[in-house]
Amino acid sequence: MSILQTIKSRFATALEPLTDDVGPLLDMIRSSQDAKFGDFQANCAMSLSKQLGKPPRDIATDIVAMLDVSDFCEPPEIAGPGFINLKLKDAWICERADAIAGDDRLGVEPVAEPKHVVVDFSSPNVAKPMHVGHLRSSVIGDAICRTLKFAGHKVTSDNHIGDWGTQFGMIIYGYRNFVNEAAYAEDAVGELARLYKLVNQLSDYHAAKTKLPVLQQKATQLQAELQQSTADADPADKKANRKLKSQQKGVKDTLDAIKSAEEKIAELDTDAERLALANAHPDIAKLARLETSKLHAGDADNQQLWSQFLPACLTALDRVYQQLNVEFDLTLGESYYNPMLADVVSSLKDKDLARDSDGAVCVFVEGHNAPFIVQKTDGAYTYATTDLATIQYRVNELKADEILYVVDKRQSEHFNLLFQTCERWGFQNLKCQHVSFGTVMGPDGKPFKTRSGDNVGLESLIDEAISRAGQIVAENDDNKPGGPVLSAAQRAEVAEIVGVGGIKYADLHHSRDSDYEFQWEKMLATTGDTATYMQYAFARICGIFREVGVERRSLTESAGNLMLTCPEERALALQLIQFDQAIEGVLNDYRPHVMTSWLFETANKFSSFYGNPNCSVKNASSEEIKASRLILCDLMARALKTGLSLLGIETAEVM
RNA sequence: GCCCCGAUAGCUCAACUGGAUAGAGCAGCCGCCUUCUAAGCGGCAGGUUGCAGGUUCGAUCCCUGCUCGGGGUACCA
Repeated sequence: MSILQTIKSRFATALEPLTDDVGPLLDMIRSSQDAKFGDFQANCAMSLSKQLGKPPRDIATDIVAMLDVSDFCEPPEIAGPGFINLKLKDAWICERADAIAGDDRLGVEPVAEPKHVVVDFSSPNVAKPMHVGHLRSSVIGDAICRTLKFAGHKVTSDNHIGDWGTQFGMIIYGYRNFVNEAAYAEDAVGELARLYKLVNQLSDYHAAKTKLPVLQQKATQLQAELQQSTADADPADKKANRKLKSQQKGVKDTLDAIKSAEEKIAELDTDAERLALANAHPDIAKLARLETSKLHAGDADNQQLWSQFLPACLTALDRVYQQLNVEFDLTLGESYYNPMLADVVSSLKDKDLARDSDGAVCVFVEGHNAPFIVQKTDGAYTYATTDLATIQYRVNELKADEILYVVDKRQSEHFNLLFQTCERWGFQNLKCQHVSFGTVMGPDGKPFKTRSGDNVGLESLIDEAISRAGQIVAENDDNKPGGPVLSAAQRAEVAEIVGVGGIKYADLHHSRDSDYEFQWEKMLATTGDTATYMQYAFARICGIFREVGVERRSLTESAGNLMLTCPEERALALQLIQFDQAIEGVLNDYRPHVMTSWLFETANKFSSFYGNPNCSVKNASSEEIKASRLILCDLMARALKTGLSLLGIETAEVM
């Protein structure tokens, strides 16, 4: 039983005479925010006050009188309005720490009722280069999978790739008309990416050409209206003010659209060769769409091209996943579900969930204005249909108990509709959750867009991170007191571990809901609250063992004599025996940043320990204390390594 | 128009879902390498939590109104 559970069970006994429902009160027991208040605090007395009609401090006194924790706590203290503060006995902390000292799971018991969880994450569109926006889903999803597995659940990670969308029509069109055979033979994916970009650019050019006059006219009109409203404006009239604001925004949006269209036109007008291409393919957008429809309808030539392109695209994705050390149990893309879509629609119709509306087949969900469209007017299916088919497959074939979707929060309405439709469709026992995350913003404060050209590519980000880490590794190694200790191969290995770990950590340590601003320096930082800090702490512990001449592994058998001789040791041990709370915190609402915080705090406490000469391991005042500190260090190393590994971040023994 | 979400230190973000004096990291300033890796440690400074009310023992968190910003809103995925 974990420490918190132990404390809660004692409180349950003490609280029972006072109230019928102890559950919510037990949730008010937590570790203290500030060490000076002790180790744990219970805030239940205050909330009972009203219910019992007594002053909270009196209630706290009553609770303490009933509370029996003397076997592992100092006498409880009542403070402030009625907080009950607990301080663990040192001997008890040692006992707990000794108990997990030889344990690779650090005291975390596997869950009593394992579930089968399918985690749907990453899900890039193939044949388009991945950019930093794709990082979040991959990294968060991977961390969740690892943590669920560690906790004892059965996990299936599934990369629901976009391998059936409109981009294939564009590539097919590009391949037929613009392919450079030599380049394709040399680097198929690079050439396909070029073709995608080219077709996109030419389509955008024509679209911009047609849109521009319309936009200009609209802008003139809106500006005139705005001028009129400004002239009429009554500053006291709130409604008018609001209208004015919205008009101003309308003008600004239109002007932005004009600017963007002009840029797209200018891009080609300065490039005679491209311009000629554009003029030779005036209907390129329509024709590319047609290729997609033909593909979906089973056209043999297009299907042949599709199956020729796909493996190359998957290889390109694999390269990135390999660098990121992210693995999938399944990669079932949208195309896999294509044969099931017609049945999904007819099943929805049979159950009276879906009906025709304006020529499309829709499911209407209460509370939502927009319908869930499962088949378009032209007969094509949508991603809504695919998602339903996917759920059906995951429940019927994979026997999933729960599905997690690690997807951008902007799609929350889609998932709302999906989950509600799904429940009415007959999957009442399935638990679905949209594990949403915020948008990665550009330096301009606007989201990275999937279609615009100049996003920071994921591969170049990773390469840059490794190369910068390499410089830092070399610099630090060169400056070591006794001279460099790393071989060239070791330096390269450490650079990769530090570089990739840094990128992942930079993403994971944000609360997943919030948007965050992408900054090169932050992604590549190696000081402060970064993966490097933890990795460095780990390497320093390994250094202690090297220095003292003891194998870490040899300690796992001889554990059992931990002593707390200074405050730093106590703080460290107390932190380490609460690893299970970090795991629980992550899985409670799938928030990996709970783990990053725990790791940072832990490493922080270690660094204080390490930096204090009174806590020296090598020069400990007795052999017993030295042995005790070695046990603590080993526990620390194991905690850091395990915690980081659950985030998909590696460690190095020397750096 | 309707529906969501956000606003916290100069910057980037936390705050265990209503708890004690709102915390970190960067950036800035001051100390610490003949002693286990200075990618570090110790310290200083930095705040009317967007604004105005309300709810209660207690509010960054819940309610109302306002200001600013973002997202979504019938056939893109």
